[in-house]
Amino acid sequence: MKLMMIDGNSMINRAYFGVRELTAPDGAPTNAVYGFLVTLRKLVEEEKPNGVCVAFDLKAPTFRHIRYEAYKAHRKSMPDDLAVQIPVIKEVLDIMGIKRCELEGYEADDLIGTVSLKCEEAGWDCLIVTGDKDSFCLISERTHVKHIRTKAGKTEALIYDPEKFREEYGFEPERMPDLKALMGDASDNIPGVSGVGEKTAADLIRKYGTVEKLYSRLDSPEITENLRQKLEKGKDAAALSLELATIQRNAPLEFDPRETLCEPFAGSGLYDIFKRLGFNKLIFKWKLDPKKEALPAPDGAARLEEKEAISRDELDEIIKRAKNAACVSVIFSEGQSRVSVCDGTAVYNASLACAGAGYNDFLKKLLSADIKKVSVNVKDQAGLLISSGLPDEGFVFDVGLAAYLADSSAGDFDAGRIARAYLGSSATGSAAEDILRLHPVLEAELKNIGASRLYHDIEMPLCRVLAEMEAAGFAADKRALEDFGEKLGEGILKLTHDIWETTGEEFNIASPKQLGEVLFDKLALPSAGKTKTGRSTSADVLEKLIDKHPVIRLISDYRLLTKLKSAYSDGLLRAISSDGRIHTNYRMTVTATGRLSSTDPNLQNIPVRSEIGGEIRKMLTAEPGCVLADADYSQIELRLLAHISGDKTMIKAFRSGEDIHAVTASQVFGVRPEEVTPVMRRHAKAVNFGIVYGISAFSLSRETGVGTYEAKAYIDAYLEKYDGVRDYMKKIVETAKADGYVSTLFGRRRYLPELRSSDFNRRSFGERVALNMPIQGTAADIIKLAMVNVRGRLKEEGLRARLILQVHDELIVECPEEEIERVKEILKREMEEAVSLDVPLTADVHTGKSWYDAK
DNA sequence: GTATTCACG
DNA sequence: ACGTACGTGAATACG
Repeated sequence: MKLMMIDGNSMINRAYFGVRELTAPDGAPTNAVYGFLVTLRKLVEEEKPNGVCVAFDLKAPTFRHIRYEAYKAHRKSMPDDLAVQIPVIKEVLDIMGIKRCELEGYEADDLIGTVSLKCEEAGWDCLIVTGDKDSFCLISERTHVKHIRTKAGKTEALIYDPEKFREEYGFEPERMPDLKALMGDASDNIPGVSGVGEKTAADLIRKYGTVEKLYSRLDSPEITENLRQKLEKGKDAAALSLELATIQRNAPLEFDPRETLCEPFAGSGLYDIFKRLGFNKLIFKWKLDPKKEALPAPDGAARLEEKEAISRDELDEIIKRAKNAACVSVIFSEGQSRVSVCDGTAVYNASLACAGAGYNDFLKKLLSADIKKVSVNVKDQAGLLISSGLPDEGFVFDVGLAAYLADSSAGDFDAGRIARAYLGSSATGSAAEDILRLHPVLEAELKNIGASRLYHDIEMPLCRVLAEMEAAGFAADKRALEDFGEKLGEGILKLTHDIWETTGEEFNIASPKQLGEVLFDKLALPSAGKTKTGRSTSADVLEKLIDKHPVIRLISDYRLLTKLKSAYSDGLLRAISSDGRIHTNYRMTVTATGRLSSTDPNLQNIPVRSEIGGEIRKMLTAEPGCVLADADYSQIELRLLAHISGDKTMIKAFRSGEDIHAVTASQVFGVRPEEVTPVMRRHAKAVNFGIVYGISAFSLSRETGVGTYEAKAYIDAYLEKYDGVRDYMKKIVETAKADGYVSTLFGRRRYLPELRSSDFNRRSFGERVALNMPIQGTAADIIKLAMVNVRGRLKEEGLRARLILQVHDELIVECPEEEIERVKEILKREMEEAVSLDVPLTADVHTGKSWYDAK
């Protein structure tokens, strides 16, 4: 068992300076609260302790009074707002159930010393987290110290165990107070021996062991006369300093490590206090839910009666009513331990707490296919139900998903906002009731915009497919990720020193501001591009400077390696669950085009373009006995451009199965296909991509490196040859301006108010989007349909194969080795035949033991 | 909190 | 004459 003991005051101090000014909605400062909480969570995730405890200093000292006087003096300079914030931190800790230690007359260090000793006696390990070195003397086999510090403007953490300590100091951790007794510590008002610094002091402790032994051997010939005089003069100060530097480990503290066990980040009151403090990002990141208490109905809106069902008869009555109703709304809260059901005559609440044993049985009946249910966020509900072994049948409508189809740019899609948007003043504020009433309204809206089929045949069935994919996860090779991260760490360290040496300055390379100063001021390299706040140091700027100074390449490498380590090696390791797999979270209502997005972790941006980055894919694997099948659509967006625009030349090229970029090159450059050079093909490829994004000569010239004049010539030649595309580009923008929106082939809609803007840039943006969204969005529709069909086929045929990942035009299935041939056929067929277009769709399937191998 | 940078399709 | 490709998420810096 492991306790994480946090030196509260030192960490709060760090947080105070580490976070930018932050204020709660009521104006109170919150930067330290925020920074401390973020750090605390990070620490818990990194160290995975069984228990957590935070030590605080309290006033009224007696024992180590001299040191305390200094401490108070130090505290006088403490900003007032920190005094306001510390009680808030304590309040949050209490809500989270995290143990606090504080005791009149004792400093945090004494409490940490006491607690760590009690831990050791109880057979626990103790990890002390602190920003100062005071507690280093507590280091032992069982007690380690995680020291957080700032180096060259960068925060880093280092764990000290006895071996690490000896390596750095050359003596035992218990001798730390002896060291301080000699060298002193200005910040703690420990005088030390005047004239003896860290080097001399450490040297003496290494040679003589303790202050006492040193003074008993002052006549040793190894001590110079000068030093001997200093030591004699400072003898009293040394004795006093030793006492001051010694941490007490017997504070009268009631403490049992078992009291520190807790689930720190899910406390039900956290939502409320975070809302009060304005920590909306934290609410989102920590996935905190409000207590589902009914809000008062807005004036004038009559609300249905709410009934709490407790007895079995009452629960059965709800089931009976639900079966009779055409549709009921079902809203879970507190996981699934509470549920509200509305049939249009009343809102029935049931909970595990009140209904007891009958509750589970009730849920099983409620979740069967013969009760048609309307809800919100069906994908996540299905996921929860699957994980607790309950059925997830009969969900026919998700109001959030419907509102998203109706207008994907509306923002968030929680029940409250949708009710206000679609029910207006007749919204009651009761989620169960409002959702039931939203159903027909949104159903009509979907029908009205022609998205009913998209909704019922693709989006709704996809909820369960995604829930299963999230639950399945992707197996990860933990060891390999750790080793890779370590290797990257070594590379980063070396590059850091090389960069510092080359530039003659120790600075934080990760800071664009500091880097800019070094590159553009110190080394006087030409700046090539601005950002809102200063000079850009982005990859393409560095690219231009590559021949100007040897440090540029080092910086690019540094960027690559730090990115790989922090975002992928460390990031993915953190995301590995107890089952050894990584479970991403798909979000269905985020993008403006209809694509999915992936978070916590994002598995849709795993490196592939750089050689070293691609290594990460070797660590995402199939479980033993299984293989991966990876299928990706070839050129789906260009094929859709051909189909949607109806361009004859492009359709012909795709039908004949030719290399589209080569064909484009031949068209644009007016040469015979066999005369197309690799450079021409590369440029043609850039044009093809550019067209889909709504091209401009300037951007194309940047992408290809040719002049804007030449880039314009490429585009003109392209539109000349592919005149169907040119007509389409013109038409789609006109239609979009007239209608105010664009749609995909399946009826997904995106409104484009930008098109009416008087701002040229905004309007231009709208025009590019008008062109791009139908293409990107239709591709999204198609792969979603393919996913539903693939999943259906795999189930129908009784295969154990399961979809585990989608990356926009790519699907990954994990399956037992013996199923692989069948799975390949299914994937290829269901993807290629999801829709029938004027051009064929092709999907390439590869297999392998890892994602890298299956590409 | 915003800005910058960079990973993917 | 504008200012510069579409769609994402995550890590880090910032004082």
